[in-house]
Amino acid sequence: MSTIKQIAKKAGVSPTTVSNVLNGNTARVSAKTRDKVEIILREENYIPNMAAHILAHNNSRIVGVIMFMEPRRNETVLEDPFSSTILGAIEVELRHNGYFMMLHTTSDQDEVLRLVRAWKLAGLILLWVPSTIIPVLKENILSPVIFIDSYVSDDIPSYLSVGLEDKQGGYEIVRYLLSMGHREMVFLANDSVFPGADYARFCGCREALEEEGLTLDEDRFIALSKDRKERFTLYRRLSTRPFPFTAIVFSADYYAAEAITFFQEVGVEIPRDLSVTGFDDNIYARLIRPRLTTVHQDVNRKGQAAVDLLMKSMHEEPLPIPHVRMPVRLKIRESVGRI
Amino acid sequence: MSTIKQIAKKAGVSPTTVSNVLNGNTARVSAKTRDKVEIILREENYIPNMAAHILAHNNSRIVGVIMFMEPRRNETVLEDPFSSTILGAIEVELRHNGYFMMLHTTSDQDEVLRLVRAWKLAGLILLWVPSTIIPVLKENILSPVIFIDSYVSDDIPSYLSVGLEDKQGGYEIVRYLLSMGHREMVFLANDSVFPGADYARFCGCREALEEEGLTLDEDRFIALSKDRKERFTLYRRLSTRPFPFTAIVFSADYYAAEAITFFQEVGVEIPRDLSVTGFDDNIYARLIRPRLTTVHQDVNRKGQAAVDLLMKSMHEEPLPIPHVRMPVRLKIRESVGRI
DNA sequence: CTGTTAGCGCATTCAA
DNA sequence: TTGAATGCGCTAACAG
Repeated sequence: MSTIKQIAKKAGVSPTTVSNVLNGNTARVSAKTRDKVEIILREENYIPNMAAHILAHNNSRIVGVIMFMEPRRNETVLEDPFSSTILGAIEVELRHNGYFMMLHTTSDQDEVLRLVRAWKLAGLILLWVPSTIIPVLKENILSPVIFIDSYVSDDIPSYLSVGLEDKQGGYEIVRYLLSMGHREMVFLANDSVFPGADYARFCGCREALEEEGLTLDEDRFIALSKDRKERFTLYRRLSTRPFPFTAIVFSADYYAAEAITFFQEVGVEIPRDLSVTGFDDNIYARLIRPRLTTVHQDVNRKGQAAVDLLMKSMHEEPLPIPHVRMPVRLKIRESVGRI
Repeated sequence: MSTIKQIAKKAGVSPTTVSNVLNGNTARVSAKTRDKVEIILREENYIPNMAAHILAHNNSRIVGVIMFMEPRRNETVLEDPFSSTILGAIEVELRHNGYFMMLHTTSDQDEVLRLVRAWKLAGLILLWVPSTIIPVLKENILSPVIFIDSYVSDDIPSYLSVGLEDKQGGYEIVRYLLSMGHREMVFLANDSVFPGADYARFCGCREALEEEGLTLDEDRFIALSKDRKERFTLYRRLSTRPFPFTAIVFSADYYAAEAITFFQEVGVEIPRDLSVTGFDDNIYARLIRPRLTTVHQDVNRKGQAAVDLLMKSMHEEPLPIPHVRMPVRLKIRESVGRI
C-alpha cells in the first residue's frame, strides 16, 4: 500500500533517494541514509508497484509462456505429463531469476503480438510453434524469444531454440530394432506439422535402415489424429493380420501406451505378435505392461535450458549455442521382441 | 506502439474522446466521431498499455493462479495429469473472460500477498492451500479468492471454494467393496495435510463400514510420502503375507497404479490376492492392467467452476453457493475381486 | 551525496 | 458533445 513517496516523507528524504536505495544504487546514497531508509522500508512493508515500474521502464518483469495448440483439441496434449513438467520447470527457473510467468494458449500469432505489446513482456517462451509462423513472430517481436520443440532452421542463429536430438533418437531406436531382427516397420507421428520434430525422428529411422541397405518409404510415416476415435480406427487397421511390418515406432509414449492397451484387447500380444517402441520415457512407459522400450528425454532440463537461454539473451550475455539440442538416450525395456 | 494521444492527434480529436470510444462510452461521443476514431484505431493497430491501465485503475486484468507445494517436492504432483488439466481449463476460461493468467508455485503465504499487491491482481485462484493459512490469506487479501481442493470450513460463506464430494466418494467406494465381500481395508492418503480432502474421503469410508456395524480405525489411515523410495518401502511392507486386509483404498489413481506395478513385480496378483481402488479416474486408471475401479471426478469442470465463481465474485454478482462441491461417480472396472 | 522535475499512457474529473 | 488538466507510482535527467 505504501509508496516511495510516503516512505520518503517518513524517512525525511526525497523519493529519488528511496528509489536509489531500492535499486541498489549504492554510489548515489550514503550508507547512513541507506540504513535509515531500509528500516522504514521494512517497517512499512513496502511492495513496489509493478505497473508503475513498467510504465517508467517500458519493460516488465513478465515472461510470456505460450503453448501453441488448437482450441478444444488440447485434451490429449494436457494429459501428457510433458506439459505440466516443462511448465513446472520453467516456472521455477523464472521465479528464481526474479521474473513472473504469464501463461497463455493459442494458435493465433496476432494474439501473441498483442500480448507482448500490451504487457511489455521482457521475453517469450513459445512451445510447439508451427514452422510457418516462426519468422512472422520473430520479425515482429523485439524482446528475446525462445522456441521450444518447434522446427527452427539451424541456419539462423538469431532464432533461439531448445529442442531434442530428434534424428538421433529415431536412429537409435531403429538401430536397436535392427539388432533384434526387425526389417519392416511403420512410424506413427504425433501430428502433421511438417517439417517438425516428428519428421526428424522419422529421418533418423530411415538413416539407420539405409545404413543396412534397407529403405523406409514416405508412406510409412503416418500422422496420428488428435481425435481419439480416429486414432482407434487406425489402431484397428494396423492390428489386422497379416501384418506387413513387425514393429511400430511411436513418436510419443502416450500413444504407444494407448495403442498397446488396444492391441491387447483385440488379442494382439506385445511383443510376441508385434513390437512397439515409444518416445519420451515418461510415466506411461514405466506403467504400461510390457514396459516400453523408448527414447529418454529430460523434460526438466529442457525447461531449464529454455529459461537459461532466455536470461542470457535478455542480459545480452554471449550465447554458447543458439540452438540447444538436448541429448536423447535409448531405454531398453520389454516391448520389443526378437525376430 | 501507438498511444491514445497519437491516435487523438491523427483523428483530430482529444485523447479523452479516444478513451471514450475505447471504453464504449457511447453516451459521451457522437456516432460520427466514433466511427472516425475507430478507423484510425484499426489503421494504427492500437494496443492498450496494460501498465498504464493498472496505474490509472489500481486494478489489473490479471488473475493469479497459485499452486501451493513444497519446493523440490513437486515431481509427482506434476506427473499427475490433474495439474495440467485444471491449469488448462482455468487458462481457457480466464482468457475467454478477458483476463490474463499469472502462474506461480509456492508454499509461502507472504509471497502470495506480495504478488497480489505488486500486480494489483483482480483475483486469485489458489490450489491445495494448507488449512492453517487459509484465514491468514483471506484476511489480508481484498480481491476475490477462490480456494480449490483446500479444506475450507463450510461455516464461512465469505470464503469461496471449489472442491469435491470427497466424503461421498470414500463412502461409495467402500459400499462397493462391501458388496464384493471385503471387510478389512487400509486407506492410503496423498498427503498428511490434516484435515483435508483425504481425511474426508477416509471418513466416508468409515461411514460406509459403520453402517454395516464394522469399524475403520484411525491407524488404517496412512499418509503416503512424497518420496518415491519411501513409498516403495511402504508398498513392500503392505505386500507381505499374510495380509491383515483384503483391499487397499488409494486416494489417487496415480499411486494406485504405481503400487499395482510394484505388487505385480513381487508376485502379488491384483485382484486375486489383493483388491485395489483409486480416486480421480484419470488416464492411469484406464491404462493400468487390471484397469482401476475408482471414483470419477471431472477436472475440467472443476476449473470452470472456479473461474465461474471468481468472475461472479469479481463482478459482484450473487453467488448461488459459496462452496461448490463437484459430484463424484463410482467407476467399476477390474481391480476389485470378490471375496 | 541529495532533491526537483518531468514524463511514461490512461481514465477521470471538471469546464466549455 | 468535446477538451484540458490532473494524478496514479516510479525512474532518470538534471541541478544543487
